Order: sequence, then C-alpha cells, then structure tokens
Amino acid sequence: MDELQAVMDRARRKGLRMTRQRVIILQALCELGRHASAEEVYARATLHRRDVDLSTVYRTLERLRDLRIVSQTDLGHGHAEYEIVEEPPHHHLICQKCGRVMELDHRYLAGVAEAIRRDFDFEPVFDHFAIFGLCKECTDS
Amino acid sequence: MDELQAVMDRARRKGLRMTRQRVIILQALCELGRHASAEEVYARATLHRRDVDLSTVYRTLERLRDLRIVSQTDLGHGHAEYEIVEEPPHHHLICQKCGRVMELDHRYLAGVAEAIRRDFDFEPVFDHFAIFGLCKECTDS
DNA sequence: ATGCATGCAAATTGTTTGCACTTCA
DNA sequence: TGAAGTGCAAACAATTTGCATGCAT
Repeated sequence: MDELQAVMDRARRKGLRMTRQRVIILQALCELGRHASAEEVYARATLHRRDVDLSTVYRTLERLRDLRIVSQTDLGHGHAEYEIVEEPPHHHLICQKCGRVMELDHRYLAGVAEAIRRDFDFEPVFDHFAIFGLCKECTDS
Repeated sequence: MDELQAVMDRARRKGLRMTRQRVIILQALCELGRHASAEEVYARATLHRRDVDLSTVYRTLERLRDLRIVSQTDLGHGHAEYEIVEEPPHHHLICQKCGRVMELDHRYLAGVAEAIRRDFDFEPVFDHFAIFGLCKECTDS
C-alpha cells in the first residue's frame, strides 16, 4: 500500500520522527480506513506484532491530529474517533436515535467555510465534521 | 427572571416533571448564560442552597438535552458544555491554538441545514454548532 | 549525543449506575 | 397511588501522566 508511504512522507515532511511504533499506528489507521477509536487502532496495531502501548497510541494520535494528518471527531459514541485526513475531506450525518451514519460531501460546507474565512478572518478546520440530527425513519416514528 | 419562567413552562409543556432540583438547575442555567459544564451548573446550583446532587445534575441535563431545552456541545475542553437553547440558535468559532471563542450567527448555517434536509431526508439538530479552526492572530504567528 | 519517544503502571477526570428512599402528578 | 426522580456511594471508561529507559536524527 503506497497510501501508507504517502502518509509517512507527509508526516516526515512535517517533522515527525518516524519510530517503529508510529509506522505501525499509521499502518493500522490506513488499514482501518474510516473513523476508528484509539482502542480500535491499538487492537489493529497489536494484531500483527504486539509492540505498541495504548498510551503511545494516544500520544501519537494527538501528535498526528496537531499535524493535521488525522482528524479527531466526536461521533457521539463516548470516545473520540480518528481517521487519516483526505483531500477533499468528507463529513458525517449522525442519527441521534438509531445511530445511523451517512456521509456528507464537502461541497455542502465549502460555502460556509468561505464565508467564515471572509467575514471573521478565521480559518476553519473542516477536516471532518459531525452533524447530529434525525434520519427520515426516526423523524417519522 | 421570567426567562426562568418561560423555560419552566416550555419544559412542563414537554411533559417534564418539575421537581425542586430541576427548578434549581434551570435557574442555574439561566444565570450562567452561555455554555457551562455540568460541574459549573452544579457549583452554581449549590451556591444558593446545597440540595442537588451532581448525578442529578447529569441526569437532568441529559433529560433537558433530549427535550431540546438545552444544547450539549463539545467545545474541546474535555467535557460537555450545556446551555439553554435560543431561537434562532447561535454557534461558535473556536480557535484551537489560543482558545478564543467567537459567535457565529445561525444564518451562516441555515442554507446547509436546508440542503441537508432536502437531499438526505435528514433533520439536522443545529441547536449549537462548534467549529474549530485558527483565528487571525494564530494563523499569522 | 541528546532530546524526543516509549512502556509500564498508576492516577485523573468526566460521567454513569444500582439501589433504597422520596416526591410529584 | 404509582411511576418517576433523587441521593449516595461505588463503578466505569476514556484518557493522561511520571518516570526510568530506549532510540531516531
């Protein structure tokens, strides 16, 4: 997978020291694909070889988030969820009742981002947005 | 003062049983104004008379959130923040670096809400939105 | 070489829960 | 009266931290 290579390059370029653990964590994130909890990343990472500590996973995810290599989102599951940032980003609609998750294209938010930039001199980080609400089925019932 | 009455009426109409504790909690929320943590609500509530338990505060806030009388938001402070929902709602721009918080008018998001409603049959709960990013000063430096 | 990263275990923080008792409608 | 709400204390889960050691640059 050269997705892993690409992400590692990106991280290195941003000055991240590439330790064995960090490679494993990035690999786990790539394999998992979308929004995984720290525990899930940990589980996936230790699946191959058991040589990462959970606290290291937390520390690394925090670091990666600061470098904007991964996004950190609260999807209402009682823990943070992480995923590798893509360009353009994508977002989620989350039903508060049934928990269903739908994907929302970035175009829906691009206009808002632009307006905020213009009017507030504020650079919004729209790596990943979580919008809560009610899906059709749950609105009806 | 009659903000409290108005909110209590609203709550009662939604079928909320009005206990002594709940009145105190609603009062605390009114007095605090904007986004307060459960601990802050608790502190404020017990300031007058010490007869609410923290667990009751949590239970009540959860109940009020479900009734959409208060909004629950993650402002990135490591705990949830609550505030009485106003009409129209307002939102926040939060600087990830310096922590500065700016208010965002609902009009910025009204269009997005409409589009989501139309295209996804999804009713977004836009009681309170938190948008993270970088303010001017922190972007420059 | 040296400063940053890690493992381990323990602590912390925010939040939830079980249960006997009380209170509102 | 009876269902719903409460206090208390204990449990929980996610995340963070201190410190001795290890490793990438």
